[in-house]
Amino acid sequence: MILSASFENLHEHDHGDCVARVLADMERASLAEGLNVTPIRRRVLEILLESHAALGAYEILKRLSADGRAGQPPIVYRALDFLQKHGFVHKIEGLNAFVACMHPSEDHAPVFLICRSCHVVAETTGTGLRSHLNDAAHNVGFAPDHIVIEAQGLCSQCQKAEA
Amino acid sequence: MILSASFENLHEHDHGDCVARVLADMERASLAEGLNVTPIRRRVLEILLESHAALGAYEILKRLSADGRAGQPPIVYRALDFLQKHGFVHKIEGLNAFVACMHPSEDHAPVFLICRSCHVVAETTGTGLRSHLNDAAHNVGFAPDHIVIEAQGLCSQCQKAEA
DNA sequence: CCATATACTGTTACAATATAACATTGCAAG
DNA sequence: CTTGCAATGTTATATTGTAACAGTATATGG
Repeated sequence: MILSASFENLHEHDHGDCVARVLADMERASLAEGLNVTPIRRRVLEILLESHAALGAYEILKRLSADGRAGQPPIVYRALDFLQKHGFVHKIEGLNAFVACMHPSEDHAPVFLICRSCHVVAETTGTGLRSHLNDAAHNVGFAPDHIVIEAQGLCSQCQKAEA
Repeated sequence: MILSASFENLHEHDHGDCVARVLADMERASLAEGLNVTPIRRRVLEILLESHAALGAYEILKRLSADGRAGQPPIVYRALDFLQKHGFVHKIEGLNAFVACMHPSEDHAPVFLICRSCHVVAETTGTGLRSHLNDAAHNVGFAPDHIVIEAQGLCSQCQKAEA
């Protein structure tokens, strides 16, 4: 398997570009598939895109409030449900937190590398890994419909920082 | 990769034997490694072994109370911490629930198959899968220290039942 | 134009999961 | 015998997530 994402990219890339690109992807999908991208939904995705870290639902809620949209938890959970259902957001099960999908337009099978120190999440396309697991599961008669693959550890930057 | 566990085994095996075997494994380990296996810790493992399903901490607490050991959440979480630390219990991140390890004495790299319908969890040794991910992560400079691989879906029994 | 169906948002209240902090017990080593 | 340590007991609270119902806006057919 080749993991495509690198943490260097995430630490150093042009962030404004990447936020704009993914938001544009969503607009495109909303036209093509008739999705209803409302201000709240767009803003929640934008908040997640503003960092590459996973954010808890209540942290997202705080940031919504900070720009005048005070509200209660269901606001956020509903937006997250929508975004997850349409592949714009993934839940990181190991953190009970959420992260924006970095390549929503591709059909993908995400594998997450989660840094304990800087909390950046790299989303990679682990297609081989997943199909392998999927096949092996079917061989014992099990039919997976949702596969979670997450690795927590230290990214290269934070390994240097610790040394 | 070969997944070793099958759901048929879990539905049909001699359950008393399997509970006794794993508890005996723990006693052995406690002698060999100087672990302090207290009544609460033993009982929590036993409760998890009584089903092959993942149980929430509060469900475990309820069952402890049912046999006279009423108590508060920290009781259970502390026992679970101990059992996880020593490899007798795994947390299923996708369910916020816990399951007894089925082969604690082996050094292993668990992959979980979780049935949505009967809630049985099959723990398999996905060593190849994990080392593959581990290698790929190191190739991009990421050093994993904890890897979660979980597949939710339907076991063969429940697939038949749905049809 | 109106009725009403639908999707989204707002709000209250609460359920479920988890932990911090401190008190108590019991045993073991000096 | 007292001091230290690990485990347990207890209170309180933090964090994460949902159920249920009310309001709003938009569209759509009659």
